[in-house]
Amino acid sequence: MPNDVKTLEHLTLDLDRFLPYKLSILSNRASDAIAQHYSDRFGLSVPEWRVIAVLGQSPGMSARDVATRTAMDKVQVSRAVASLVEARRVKRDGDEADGRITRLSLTPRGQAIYDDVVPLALHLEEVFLAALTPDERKALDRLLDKLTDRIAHLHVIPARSE
Amino acid sequence: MPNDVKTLEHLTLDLDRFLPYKLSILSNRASDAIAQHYSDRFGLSVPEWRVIAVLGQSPGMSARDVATRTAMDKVQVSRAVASLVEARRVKRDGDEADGRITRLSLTPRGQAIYDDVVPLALHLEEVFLAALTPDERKALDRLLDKLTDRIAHLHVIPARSE
DNA sequence: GGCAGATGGTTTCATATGAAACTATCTCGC
DNA sequence: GCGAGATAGTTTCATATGAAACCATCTGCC
Repeated sequence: MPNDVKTLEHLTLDLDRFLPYKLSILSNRASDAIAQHYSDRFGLSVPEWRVIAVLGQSPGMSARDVATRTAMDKVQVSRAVASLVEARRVKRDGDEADGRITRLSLTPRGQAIYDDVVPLALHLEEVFLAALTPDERKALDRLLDKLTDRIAHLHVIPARSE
Repeated sequence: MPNDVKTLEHLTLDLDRFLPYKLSILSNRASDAIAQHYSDRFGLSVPEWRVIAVLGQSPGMSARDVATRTAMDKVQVSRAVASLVEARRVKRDGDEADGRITRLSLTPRGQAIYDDVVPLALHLEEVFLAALTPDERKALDRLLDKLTDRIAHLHVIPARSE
């Protein structure tokens, strides 16, 4: 008998070189660092901050628009909006044409938070990106866009390809 | 009076160009696509798969090692390991020198899953990366490493820098 | 008009999560 | 040796999450 301890047949996955894993670690660390700040200052949860960020940029969106835009699910959006409305940071206005929709926008109070968090977010992004030269930043941006497009076009891959 | 509608004073954050946001979207989409597969086939949760992935590469790690390696918290690891042990996919061995530690490794059953999932994971990575040329892949890898290092060295940024 | 889906949004319910408390063991200074 | 932390790991508990059911409105199509 050749060998009773299995030797060469196990393919191994080197996590440190596995792209989805690297992306996940990096992304979580970056998000956590930022979340830390706005949570400390304004008591905003991540979903709440996302809603504010989107509405600050594009007021008048419906909840569904927000969900699509941020890749959150609609339950999460519904709850984040409810709590923001409660805190008078966001207001809802009915849509004239479609009774199911509510148009969301920041109240002055919400806008004040937005105005305060945006420079902070940009500052933190700058701190991260200080590791890269301007050319590298452009390159990174382009590469991430390519990958994002790619994944978007894959939809959900069928369970098994054979 | 000049203008009663505030015009220029609101800085806006363009989410589509905000790196942490882009990373988060991309990372979540990629992870979800992969998670879908191993969840369907083996009923593995994300934390469980991470534990298996790490043990397949480096058997004999302690729970804490696994937690550090994967950026999961120790509660999550503890639970994932408990459920994997329950399913006879992972086994625990006491450490001789240190009674607090247990050494974790894959059972044959766990190894079989690992051997099955690894090619799938590599295949999916390949599908994503098909969007990039070999040079671009290297560049991306290097850029992500730089950022990850950078963030690691920031520790937790003090609440406010002034 | 009016009814069979589709769509926007909320609620319910069962599960996942993580901070904090806890147990057990180890380490170090005396 | 032995008592005061540190460290590994688990359990508790309160909160976050998301799938599925639900309600309301809208959009065809007859």
